[in-house]
Amino acid sequence: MSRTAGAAGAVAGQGTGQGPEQGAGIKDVAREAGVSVGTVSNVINRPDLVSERTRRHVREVIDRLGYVRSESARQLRAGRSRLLSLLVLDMGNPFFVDLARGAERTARAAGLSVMVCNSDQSPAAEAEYLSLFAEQRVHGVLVTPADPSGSNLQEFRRHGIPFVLVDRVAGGVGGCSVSVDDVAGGAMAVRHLVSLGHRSIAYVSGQGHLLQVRDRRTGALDALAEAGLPPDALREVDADRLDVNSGRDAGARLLGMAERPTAVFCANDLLALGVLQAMYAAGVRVPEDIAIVGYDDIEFAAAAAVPLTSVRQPAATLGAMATELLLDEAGEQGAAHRHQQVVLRPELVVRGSSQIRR
Amino acid sequence: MSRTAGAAGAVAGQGTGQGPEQGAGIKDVAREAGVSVGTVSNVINRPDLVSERTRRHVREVIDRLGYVRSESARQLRAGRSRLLSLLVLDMGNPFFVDLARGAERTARAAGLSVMVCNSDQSPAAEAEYLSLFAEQRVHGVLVTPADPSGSNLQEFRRHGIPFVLVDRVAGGVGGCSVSVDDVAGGAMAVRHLVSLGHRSIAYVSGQGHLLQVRDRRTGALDALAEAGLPPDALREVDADRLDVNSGRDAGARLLGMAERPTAVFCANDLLALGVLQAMYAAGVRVPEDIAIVGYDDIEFAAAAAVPLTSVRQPAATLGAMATELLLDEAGEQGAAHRHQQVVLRPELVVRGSSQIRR
DNA sequence: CGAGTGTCATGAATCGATTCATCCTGGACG
DNA sequence: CGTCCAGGATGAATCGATTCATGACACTCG
Repeated sequence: MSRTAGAAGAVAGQGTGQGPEQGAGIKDVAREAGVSVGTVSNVINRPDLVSERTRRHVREVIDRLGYVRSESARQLRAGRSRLLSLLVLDMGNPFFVDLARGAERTARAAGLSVMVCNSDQSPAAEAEYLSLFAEQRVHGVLVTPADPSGSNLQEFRRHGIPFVLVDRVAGGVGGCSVSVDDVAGGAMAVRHLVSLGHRSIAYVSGQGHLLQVRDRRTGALDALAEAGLPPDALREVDADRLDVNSGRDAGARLLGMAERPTAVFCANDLLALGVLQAMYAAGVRVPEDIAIVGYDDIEFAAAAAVPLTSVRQPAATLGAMATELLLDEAGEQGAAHRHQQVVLRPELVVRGSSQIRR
Repeated sequence: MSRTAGAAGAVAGQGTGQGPEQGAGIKDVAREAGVSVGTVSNVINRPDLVSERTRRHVREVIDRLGYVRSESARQLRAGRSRLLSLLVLDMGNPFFVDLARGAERTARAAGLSVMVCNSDQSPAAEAEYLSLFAEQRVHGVLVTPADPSGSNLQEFRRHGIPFVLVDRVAGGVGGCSVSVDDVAGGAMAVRHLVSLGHRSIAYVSGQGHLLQVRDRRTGALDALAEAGLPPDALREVDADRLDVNSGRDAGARLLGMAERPTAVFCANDLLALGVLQAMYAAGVRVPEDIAIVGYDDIEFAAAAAVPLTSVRQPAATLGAMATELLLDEAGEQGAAHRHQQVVLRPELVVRGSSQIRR
């Protein structure tokens, strides 16, 4: 793009030509140190088998040559990589970012790295990623399934790579899972709204094929039934995706409804934030004119125009526990591993969007 | 180690004896199909070199055995992996999530996968990740440096793996970079505030070692100078980290200041959202009592209590362009590659947090 | 009929580290 | 002095796919 770039390129060319800069192998180290490759390998992996003298000498040579062992070669021998994969539904959702953080911390403590991927709620993308993981001979997979049928995972099972379902109970698929009780969460939200006197509540959701979305609705209906209200007290509003923009659209639609509900329960906080914006833009007061409850309790929920009442999920814990289960299954004593379905409880966090400040 | 281990071993032995469930190799395919391994490889990688008949037959066997080629073996031969690494400062910041999305799209179009990692603004973590990438013989690295000295990258250069700086101009380090003009962005923000009549402006920032933070301040000072205001019209408020919580703390401190500034410019939107919350909690009106301008224009900026005026950065474009440069440098004709420093321009988005609605 | 041409398939060498059976050496001990 | 042993070092085999020089075969043309 500029002349300066040219000069830089020339410099780079010289660099590669001159020295054997790129990639000293274990053989180079062995030769340079006057020992066998086996010894070099031992220095790195089982230092106690090598004499103090040799160890120090080889280490010195390694540093001097800038030797870095090749993971691919190790992997090839070991049969599997030192990577964990985490496949989430939406990286734009802070809930999954927190989840990833929890997983990463735990994995790194065990000497593994994490590769985070995004299925964007598409079963096709999910399938593609899963086969990528199989090619990589990944150590294990944490996955929030996008495919309700579970056939992607069924297929994946053939490869013998352990996986743990996250934010979803392992039902037909079998195996380990760590999830949060979405039915209970949905019930909490709606029970709260009912206790505030609301009798007509909208459920804003989308991506109906996601179990989380369906379970939260189920919980909502349970809560209504509990209160002796008919199921049609819950009015469905569909959003395209589970993000802020779709929430805004849904909010607009909500405003146009005849006999507008007095409260809104959203399948996640992104939707809720969108709905909130729509209300704000239309001059509808929250919570006086309409109450809003979200789901996930992402960090931004508390920072919203009106702080958002939300159902908190222990995202980081979810990621960490799932990783632990995965490591157990993938470990030496993997044979002794028993599959577990861990279900955590969510927690309702009441803020200004549902309750009038006094 | 224990009796059970022995038993487990036996089971495993049976397993391998019975069904080739786990991991059919290319050799198995070759044997089963009655061809050589070379032919199988050709079927996969250069189908045009194989006759229609054989091709079809081998494909059928591959499907039947559920053969998946081993990436590690390919990598070993190829010398480098098909993974791009992206090392960002903070995955909790939606700006970087957008950036990652842009990078991923471009990379996948080129048949590469992206591994996103989080240095959390720690030079030590950065160094650790970089050496991980070297071990992985990664195809290339996109990095938002956490280390101001650039010595981590200087060290990394030895490995001969191409890298591109993102959101940062390649200065001393050399090489490609794609960044946004932070000085210009800072100037835009403050120019805007000055034009609204503000004469005392706080700059809320933290992590002073980050160039982005410093550049934005420089721009702010430029704008003040432009307007004939003294540098001390900019009042520094330090936050620990660049997140919402730190912003809330900084906001509290701001409230305690003698001769409180009439406007706040924050180094990023997370801080701004935190400051906004602090004001809201203290009953200080925005923008009437104090104006706020953020930076990044993340999605949540528009959803805030008072929609946030912010300096928008083309995050996804940043990621995509950086990936393109990286692919060019890592490509066949890498020798012909000229290093480039691309600098994009940010854009001021004015919303309610700075300007009184009329 | 022999030479030439083009299409397919082959299989050994290779990438770089790990592992394990083997070998060496110096010292202890009977 | 011979034997045994333990601590160290060795180097060949191995993991699984790619690549390329070589070979087999069919077919055409002079």
